[in-house]
Amino acid sequence: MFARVALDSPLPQLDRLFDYEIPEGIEVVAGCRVTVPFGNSQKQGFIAEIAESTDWVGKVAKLTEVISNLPVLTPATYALVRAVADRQATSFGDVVGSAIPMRAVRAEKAWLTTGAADIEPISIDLEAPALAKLSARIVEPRNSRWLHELVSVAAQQLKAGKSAIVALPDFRDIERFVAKAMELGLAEHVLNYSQEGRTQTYEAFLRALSGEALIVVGSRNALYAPVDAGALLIWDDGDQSHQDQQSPYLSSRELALLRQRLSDCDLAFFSHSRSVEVQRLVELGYLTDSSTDFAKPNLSVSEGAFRVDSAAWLAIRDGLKTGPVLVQVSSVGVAKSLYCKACANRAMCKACNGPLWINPRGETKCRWCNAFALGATCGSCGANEFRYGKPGATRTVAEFGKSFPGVKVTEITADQATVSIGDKPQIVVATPGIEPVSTIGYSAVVILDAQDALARDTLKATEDAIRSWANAISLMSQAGRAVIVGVLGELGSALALWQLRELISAELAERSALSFPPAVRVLSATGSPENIAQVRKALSEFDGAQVLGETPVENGETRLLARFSYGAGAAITGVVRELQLKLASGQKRYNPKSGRAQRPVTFKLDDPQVL
DNA sequence: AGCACGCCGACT
DNA sequence: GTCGGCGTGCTC
Repeated sequence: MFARVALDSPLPQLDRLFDYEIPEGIEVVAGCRVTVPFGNSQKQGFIAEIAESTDWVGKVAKLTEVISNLPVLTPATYALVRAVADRQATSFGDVVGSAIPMRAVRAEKAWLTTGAADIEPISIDLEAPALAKLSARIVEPRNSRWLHELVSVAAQQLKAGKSAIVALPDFRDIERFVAKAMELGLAEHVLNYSQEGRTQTYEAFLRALSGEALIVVGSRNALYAPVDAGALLIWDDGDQSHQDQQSPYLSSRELALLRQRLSDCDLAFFSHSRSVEVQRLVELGYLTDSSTDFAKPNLSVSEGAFRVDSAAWLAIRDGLKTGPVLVQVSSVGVAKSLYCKACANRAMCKACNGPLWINPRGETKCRWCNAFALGATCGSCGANEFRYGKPGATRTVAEFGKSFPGVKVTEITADQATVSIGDKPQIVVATPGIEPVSTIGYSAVVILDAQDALARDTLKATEDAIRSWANAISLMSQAGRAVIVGVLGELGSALALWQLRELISAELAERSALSFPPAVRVLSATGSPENIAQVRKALSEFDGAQVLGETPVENGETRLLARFSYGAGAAITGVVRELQLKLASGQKRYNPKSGRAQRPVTFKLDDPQVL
């Protein structure tokens, strides 16, 4: 008998199956982890399939060792990892680590002796929204409503004897989801797939592998969980945290779309707002809009003659009569920027010419290199006195302390993980994404600095701003009142009417007109100018891609950007793969930070950061 | 990744 | 004549 082995190596040259003979008297199953002789060394891999014969005409070596007989690479996982590698133009070995965690020997032995626990089937009846098989749903922005919807939709799968995977953007949301599921009596059926530490990560993986029907909840990687998933549920797919920062650079949304296509399960995107990518799929008819009508939140939008205008001030004052008030600001610290008192130029760092700001501790620092700027002088006129630019959260807190004497004002920072606050009147100042939840819901939500959020120099500025506002407003109690300060014109009136789909649809139309993502896909390639020249040449010979340009990046390297249509995706990954093979035996390249060896050219597909 | 094979310049 | 430079290609 022969084992066809997929090697656990990220090298594109080794991204195929190698045949090995299974020694007499050894019992192995497809999917288990093995060690094999490779060249002059030993490598680890997974048995992708077991065959009676081999096509290989050269000499066939024998498996060195079966590391464990546990079939950790299920056929479904193998197909998914393969599909991800193909889509992102990387190798099986590069992706498999996301799907199968590092083995923890003791955890595995313990699990093999105890086996899976006996869990009673659930009999809990939760009312869940009706969804199409492939759907997109905008959730009413009401305190904890979204959690209730997600848990109840996931629980439907348990009743059908299937599992559900719920992908959430950050750990606070995962904690909240688990708490909600426990509150609804589902504690025994929830598997937190986002564990700290190797042992616990592997234990969660093993439980998923056991075949038990579970609600698997976690971040992006939970979407690889080896369960029989009847539904994949993605919360707020537009959140940055759903985007992988490392190879294979795939977002939860694309990962879920791939898995759905392979396993034909249900797939639903839930959010308070909507990403342009999901809107595109809705407009194509691929996803069904399963949103239902709800009363629009009590919201007013003002142009903002002052940073805290009268509408905002009144909302805070009235809100404090009944409960806590949330104020969302665009940046942390005392001052976002500094300007010279004499010549009004922006104060810059002497070392790297980055902008100076004043951090939450009141220290003047450089935003880019984080150097202290003690005794800074103006680069233009030499004066040494500066005035503050836009206030950050710290100064906002100080100002509210003066305007609302006797009221508790709390600043929430990213490092102090405040998940929840009580129901007592107080002002909570936070930047987007880290707002704590109030047990009763905020009685007012005030969004400041809206124009700054819209003016960010990225393609996603408008979309991100709308998303962060919708998420903040969702923390409000049903009787609460929201104010957004600093939005003009059509955007303002559409927001006030909570016409989020219309806004995002317009945003999508704008991007389509300019041929920007998600209307097209993009490829970026980073490496030495010589290698990038080769990439450019290969892409020009292939007419499915259009090179947009080349920009210098760190270490004398350049980054090339090209766009292509969705239809050309498979052909593009073919071209990239060929290039990688060609460049693999070239000059060595090292990561300047870690000193580790890198591939000669880094290819990224659909990386949102390059735009 | 390693490692062998192989074809060109400077050395006892 | 050989030693060794690292470009190219292979590993079941």
